[in-house]
Amino acid sequence: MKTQNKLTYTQIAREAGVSEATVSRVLNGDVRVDPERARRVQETVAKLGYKKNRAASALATGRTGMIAVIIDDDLSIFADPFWATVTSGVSRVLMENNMQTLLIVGSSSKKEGNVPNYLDSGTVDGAIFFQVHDEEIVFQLAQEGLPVVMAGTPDIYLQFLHADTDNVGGAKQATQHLIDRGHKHIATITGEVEASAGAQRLAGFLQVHMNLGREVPPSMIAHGDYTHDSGFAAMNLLLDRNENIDAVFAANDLMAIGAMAAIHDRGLRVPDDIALVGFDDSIVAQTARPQLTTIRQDIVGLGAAAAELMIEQLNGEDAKPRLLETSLVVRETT
Amino acid sequence: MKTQNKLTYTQIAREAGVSEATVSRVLNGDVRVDPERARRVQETVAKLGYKKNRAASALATGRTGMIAVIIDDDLSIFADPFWATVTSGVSRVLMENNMQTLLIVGSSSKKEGNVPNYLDSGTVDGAIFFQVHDEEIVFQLAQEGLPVVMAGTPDIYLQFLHADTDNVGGAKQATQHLIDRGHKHIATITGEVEASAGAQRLAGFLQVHMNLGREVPPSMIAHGDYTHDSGFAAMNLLLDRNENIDAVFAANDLMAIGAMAAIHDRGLRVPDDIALVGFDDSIVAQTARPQLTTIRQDIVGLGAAAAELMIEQLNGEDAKPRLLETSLVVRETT
DNA sequence: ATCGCTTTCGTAACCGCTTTCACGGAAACT
DNA sequence: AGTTTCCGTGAAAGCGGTTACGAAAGCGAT
Repeated sequence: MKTQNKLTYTQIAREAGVSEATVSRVLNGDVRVDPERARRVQETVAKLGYKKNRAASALATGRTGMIAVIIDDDLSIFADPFWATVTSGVSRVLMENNMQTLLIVGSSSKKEGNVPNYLDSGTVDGAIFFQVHDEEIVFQLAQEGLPVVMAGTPDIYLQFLHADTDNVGGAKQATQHLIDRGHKHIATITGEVEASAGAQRLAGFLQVHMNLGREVPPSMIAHGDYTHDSGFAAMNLLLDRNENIDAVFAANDLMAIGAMAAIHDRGLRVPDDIALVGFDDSIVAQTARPQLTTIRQDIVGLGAAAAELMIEQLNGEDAKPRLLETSLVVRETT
Repeated sequence: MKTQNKLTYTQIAREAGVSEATVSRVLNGDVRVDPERARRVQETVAKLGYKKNRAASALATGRTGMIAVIIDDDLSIFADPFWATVTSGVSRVLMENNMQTLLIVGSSSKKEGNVPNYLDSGTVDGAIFFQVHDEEIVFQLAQEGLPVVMAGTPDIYLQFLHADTDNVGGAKQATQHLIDRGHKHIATITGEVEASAGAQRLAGFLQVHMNLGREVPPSMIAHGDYTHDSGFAAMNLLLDRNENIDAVFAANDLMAIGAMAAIHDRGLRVPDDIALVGFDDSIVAQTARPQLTTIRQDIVGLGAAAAELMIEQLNGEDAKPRLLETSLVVRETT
C-alpha cells in the first residue's frame, strides 16, 4: 500500500525514460514538452504516487507556496467565530490553488510582535491580515515587497489591497427594511466608529435617511463597542433621551441582544413596541428570544475573496479591492 | 533600515571569521564550539539581522518545523468559536518552540479528502486532529509514521495520543453544584452519546448520583445533539415525562439555552422553578437571560496541551494523554 | 620529544527540485 | 544544397543550509 516516500525525480525520470529536467517541466506545466513523453511522466507519477518535496521546490524557486494569515490575539478571536470562518474561506481557496495556509496568532504590534520574525525570513509568499491594531507593521512589510492583503477595510493606508463586506450596503438594507415596515423613529447603536466597519455601518444608516430627506437627530445615535454590555448601555441611553423610538439598528448582533435586554427591562416588547435589526447573523442571532432579524455577511466568501486577491497579486494581475454583498435575514424582531 | 535579505551563512561566516559549518553549529545549539567564536557568530547574526531560510533547512534536515492542524469543515467551525480558540492555543505553543502552524480546513474523510495529499508529501512534521469523523485517515497516517495528536478523545483507536477536557470531572462539578444547592430531582440533557464527550458528560452526571446511592430514572435523561433546537425538544420531553424536575444539567450551553426557552414557554421560571447548568462557557452563556451557570473549559489550554504533546512526541519523550480541569462558573440560572 | 587520545574546525558532499545553457536535429529560409 | 532559425532535451550548476569525515590542535602520559 504505502510506497517508499523516498521517491524523487530520479526514480520518475528513470521509470519514464526521460531526464529529470523533463520531469520538472512536465510537473510545472511547461508546454514545450513532447506530448507523448509528458504523458509517460504523468502516468509514472500517478502510478508511483509521487509527491513533490515542497522544501526542495521552495529552495530552488524562492517561493514557498505558503500564505500567512495573521490574526491579532488581542482581539475577539476567543469569543467570536468570525475569524475562524473567514480563515476557512481563505484556506479553501488557497488549497484549490495548491498553496498552504500558515496561521499566525499573535500580537501584530511592532513592538512586542513576534509576528515580524515569522514573516521576513522568506517563509511565506504573502500575508493576509485581519483587523490589525497597529498598521505600521503591515506598511513596513508591504514596503519590503511582501504581498499583502487585508480582510476588512484598512483605516489609514487605503492603498492596501483589501476585501471587505459592504458595510454601507448592509446598513442600508437594515435601515430600509425598518422603513419599509413603517417605522418612523429609528435609532442606531454604532460600533467603534473610529474603525472603518463601524463608521461605514453608521454611514449607511444615515444615507438612507438622507435620501428620503429625513433628519436623524443626534439623540437617536448612541455609540457602542460591539460588546453585549455596550449595547445594553447604549439602548438605555437612547430610551432615556427619546420617547418615541420605534425601531433600532444595531451595528452587530451582540449589541442588538444587549439592547433587547434593556428594552425588556423597561417592560417594552420586541418587536411590538420597538423593532430591532442586528448585523452579522452570528449564532446569538438565532439563539436569542425572539430570534433576531439581522444582516448576514458572507464570511466564508470574505476569506475566499481575500485569498483570491492574494493569488491575483502573486500572478502579477492588477487586483482591485472587493466588496461583498450582504443579505437581510428576517426573523422575529421586526 | 532594511538589510539585504540575501544573507546566507557565507556572509555570516566571513564576517565572524569562522566557517559555515561553525555558523550552523552555533545556530543549532551544538555545544562543541569555542565560546569566543560562538559569541562572535551570535553577534554577527544579531547585527545583520540574519534569519535562516527555512526551506533550505528543511531540505537538509528533512524536518520542516511545521505542524498541521486539521479541522473538519463538515463540522461546527462555521458557528462555533471553539476550534478557533483551540487553534490559537496550538499556535502559541508552536511559536514558542519555533515551529509553525499549518492550517488545513477540509474534509478529513479518506474518500473525498484532499487532506491526505497535503500530509504525505513530507510538508509537515506532525498533525494535530480536531474531532474527526473518519478516523481511518488518522490511523493510516499514524501507521505511515507521521506523529499524530488528537484534540478531544478519540472514539475508537484509543492508542492515539490525545489531549482533552476532563468531561467526566466537569459533569461531576455541575451535578454536585446542583445537589449542593439542594436540588433533589435533577435531569440531564445529553450530547451525542455515541461520541466520547457526550458519553463522558453523561457518565459524570451518573457517577455523582451513584456515589450518593441515588437512582436516576431513565425518564430523567433526554438525548440531544448539541444544537439549540435539540435542547428545546429534549426539555419538553423531560417536562412531559416528569412532574418534579427542579434542575437540569445540559451537556452544552446551546442546549441549555434551548431548554431555557422550553421552560419559559411553560410559564416556569429559571432558576426559581428549575435550575440550569450548561457546559462550555461559550458566548451564549453570557448573552442569555438570565445568564447561564456553566462549566468552563480551558480551551486555549486544550490547544496548548495538544501542541505540547506533539512536541514531546517529536523529541522522543514518551508523552501521555492529558486531561484538562474544568471550573464551575456560577451565574444566574442556579 | 614522541605517541595516543580527545576535542574543535573546515572542506565538501549532499538534500530534491529548478533552470540556464549548450547541443543536435528538424523546419524554414536563401 | 547550404545556412539560418527554432525547439525539445539533458547535463550540470545552483538554491541555502547540514553533517560526515578527516585534519589540526591541545593535552597528558610515556
